[in-house]
Amino acid sequence: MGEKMLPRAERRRRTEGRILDAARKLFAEVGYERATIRAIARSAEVDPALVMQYFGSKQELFQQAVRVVDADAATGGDDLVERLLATLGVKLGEMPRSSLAMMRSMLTHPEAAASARRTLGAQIDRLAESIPGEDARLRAALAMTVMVGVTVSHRLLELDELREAPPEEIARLLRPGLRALTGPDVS
Amino acid sequence: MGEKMLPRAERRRRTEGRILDAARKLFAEVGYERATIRAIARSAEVDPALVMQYFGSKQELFQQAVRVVDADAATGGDDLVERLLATLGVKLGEMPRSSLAMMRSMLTHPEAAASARRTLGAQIDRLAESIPGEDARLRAALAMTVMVGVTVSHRLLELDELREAPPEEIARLLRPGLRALTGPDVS
DNA sequence: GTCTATATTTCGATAGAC
DNA sequence: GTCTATCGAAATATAGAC
Repeated sequence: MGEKMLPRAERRRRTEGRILDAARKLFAEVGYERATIRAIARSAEVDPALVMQYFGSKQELFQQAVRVVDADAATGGDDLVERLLATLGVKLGEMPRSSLAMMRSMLTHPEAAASARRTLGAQIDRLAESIPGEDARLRAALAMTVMVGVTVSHRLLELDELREAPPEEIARLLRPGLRALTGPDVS
Repeated sequence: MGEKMLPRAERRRRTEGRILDAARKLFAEVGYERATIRAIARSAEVDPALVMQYFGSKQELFQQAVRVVDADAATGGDDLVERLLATLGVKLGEMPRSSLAMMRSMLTHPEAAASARRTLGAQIDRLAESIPGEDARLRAALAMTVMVGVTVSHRLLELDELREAPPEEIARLLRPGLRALTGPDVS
């Protein structure tokens, strides 16, 4: 075996990676139901049966593809609101495709809905710790709700008004409302 | 023909109504793809073939079911923000099922996405007229975006934190942010 | 290990009996 | 006019050849 020959484990790892990338791409674009295993396999340039061989079922493939969603958002440093604005990619023009894949299907696929509730719940928990007052959890939930709305409208519905606007402008306009939500008092 | 016998046209109208109600219910609950014609017919207590006979295709049935979405929101009177809060049913515990049916599928069904963009665009237009400044349309879009986020999280994702909170409390916490968005100036 | 072929299911849609 | 029966397409999933 020459050194150009990859170990079978390594080759398998790479093929799995290609399949997962293609899956994230298609799940994010058209959602769980319309993203067929055949199309994913075609995009990854592998045989459809291989996808089943590796992941067992479409459900399993989806779960593997949308994993790693919790790893983000932990980038501390700035204050609450700035972290929020940065987290969901309002400042950056980017978002992890695994998150988009999950969000695309969260209204119509039970598994994705459960994942969304779990992820949002965790972020609400963390956010609520930094908010004083009795209604900290509700305030945190509403702040996350705002981010959900922006992400859905911008990245999933692709509303023209949001696509054309500079991200800093969007952040600037959202900032006061988020400060009112996460701040200590309200009119 | 006794008076207890309904005219055939009237009987047909009622059957169509039952089918449309069942369609709205199922489309709102599980989305376009998973709401099968068979299940809709079962819920309406009619034969599946009858649904096809009346509406021609699943697409047509969906379009008929989610129509009438634009009729709302025109309830003038209060000021901007109060109308917004009332419109998407944050105050009321209710929302038209046709709206929920459209929103449930808007991320995964192209037709529903187009309908959502159209409806949101119209509301953004109307809202922008009452907002001064260069960035009126962006501000209007972001205000609608907030409402989308609340509706999605509350009625579709059914986040516990929002379900448990009194609607007036939610409205109270959202009000400052919406005022900042629709008001004339911002920090 | 990889792919061909197919089994199995489930849907939307149609044709024809009553 | 309403329903029974079925078609045809497309999907997931499996079995077996190579």
